Amino acid sequence: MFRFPVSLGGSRDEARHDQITPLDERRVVVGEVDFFSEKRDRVSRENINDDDEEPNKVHVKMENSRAEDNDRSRDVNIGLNLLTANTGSDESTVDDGLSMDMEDKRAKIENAQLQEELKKMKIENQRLREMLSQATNNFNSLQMQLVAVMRQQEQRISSQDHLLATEGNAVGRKLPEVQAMIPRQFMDLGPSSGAAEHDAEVSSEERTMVLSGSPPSLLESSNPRESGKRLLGREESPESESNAWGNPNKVPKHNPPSGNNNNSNGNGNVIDQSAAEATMRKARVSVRARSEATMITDGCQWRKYGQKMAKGNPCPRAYYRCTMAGGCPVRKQVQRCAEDRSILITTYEGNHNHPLPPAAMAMASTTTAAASMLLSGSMSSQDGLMNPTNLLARAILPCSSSMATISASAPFPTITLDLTNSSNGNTSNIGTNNPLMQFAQRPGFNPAVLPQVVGQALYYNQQQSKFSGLQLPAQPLQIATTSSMAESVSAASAAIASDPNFAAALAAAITSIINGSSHQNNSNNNTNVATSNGDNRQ
DNA sequence: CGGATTTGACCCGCGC
DNA sequence: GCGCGGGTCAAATCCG
Repeated sequence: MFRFPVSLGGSRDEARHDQITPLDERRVVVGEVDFFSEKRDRVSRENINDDDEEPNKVHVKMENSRAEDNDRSRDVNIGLNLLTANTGSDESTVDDGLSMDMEDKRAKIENAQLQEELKKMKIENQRLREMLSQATNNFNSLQMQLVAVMRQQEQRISSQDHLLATEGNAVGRKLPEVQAMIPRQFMDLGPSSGAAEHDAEVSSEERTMVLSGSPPSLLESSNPRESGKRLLGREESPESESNAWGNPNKVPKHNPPSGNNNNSNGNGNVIDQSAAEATMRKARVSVRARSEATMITDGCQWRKYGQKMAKGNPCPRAYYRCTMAGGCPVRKQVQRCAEDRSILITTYEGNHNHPLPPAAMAMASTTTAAASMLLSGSMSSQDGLMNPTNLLARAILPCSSSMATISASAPFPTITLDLTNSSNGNTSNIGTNNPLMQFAQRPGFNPAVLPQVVGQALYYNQQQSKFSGLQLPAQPLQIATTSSMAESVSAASAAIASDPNFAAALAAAITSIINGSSHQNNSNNNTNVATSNGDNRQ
């Protein structure tokens, strides 16, 4: 799945500026690690319309640019004052003999007119914001539909490739079976109801890509099977079921793990689509970071809804739910590592169904990108890495091969971002060879910033892999090695976002993706991926 | 007083 | 069928 945080972020920022940013700022909790403090600072500096943190700039800028913003009232008022003062002073210097009453009247009339205009503008602004909100919602919905279509397309392609590779041309009659089997693997990844059957067909090892030398996450190492059995039932609130993200969670109920039902019914596409969304919902991103704080600040609002003692870990696991929008399906678990209490493990699950503040976009992009990557990683090992979205997995390898652990093993595909730079023996040379770790070891580096960097990287690479046919101002991820990865990735994202033809190019890319040009992967491999396919597979 | 947190109870899937 | 463990619910409690 790909999202368009850059372009979206720009439009969203204007609309929700005065709504979300204050919330976001207000929710900074003492003791939390602010993962995106630097990001926020940078964004505020880069975004010329982001004026909350620099009020002095606001007035100058807003007088020059008639941007539609909620700060308009403040700026317009200032402009009024200036205009009124100027008008009076100018005329007083020219016509000292004019009566002050006339000047006052004129000024008042102008003032009244401007205030009237201001009111109209406010109303218009409100209307535009509502329209933007609606458009955003529509976009999210369409996005999910697009993802589902892409999933179907990829499954079809890969299943055909699989057939050709394994069965040869002479056994074409088995095509329906093979085609049916692979999507089922895919579907079973998320729903626990099919996990047992799924394991019978494809072993967990076959479906696991360990792309890292770092130790598996706690979630994986302690209880991979139990990291999340429940996918259904009460887990989803009625609100979430009503939104675009809720339905996937019902898939297993419509998709019982009973033999070939999935293959034989005529609604295979519908199920595939739902399964894709379900798996997307269940794909997890686990972030390991050293922190004494109880929770990381990732730009979102979270409400704790539970706490449990997990087996094998003396530290309780806390469950949080995103409260930035009603019915948002995103949840996260926070737990300290049993081996090292200083390591905080935060596991994100699901995708937001609402606009996000800039500070939250990075992590959301990470989860989204990881979800997409893990979806393709959930394919059989034979075609998994040939899958378009797995280019992402391989693309991040040069930077994160020692930090990112990608596991598509049952029940949930999980990507673990290890930001602890732990001295477990495997990371002895990370600092010299790994750009991310180089970044992490820079003086003054806040380890909590890294998730956003990885998120951007994931996101950026995903776009590159997906949009290989585009003539975007794309730069290889390796540019990050030169100075600051965060800056480079942000610059690349900004470059993409600033492209006025981005929307058109995006539409063309989506069209090409939907048309299923699988061969484009090959042409893209050499540009984005520095490591060979097999080197990082274990 | 409203929202957030705590915490015991409960549900569900899975393994035996 | 039963027990275990993860995950969620919801009443009680806390807090600003």
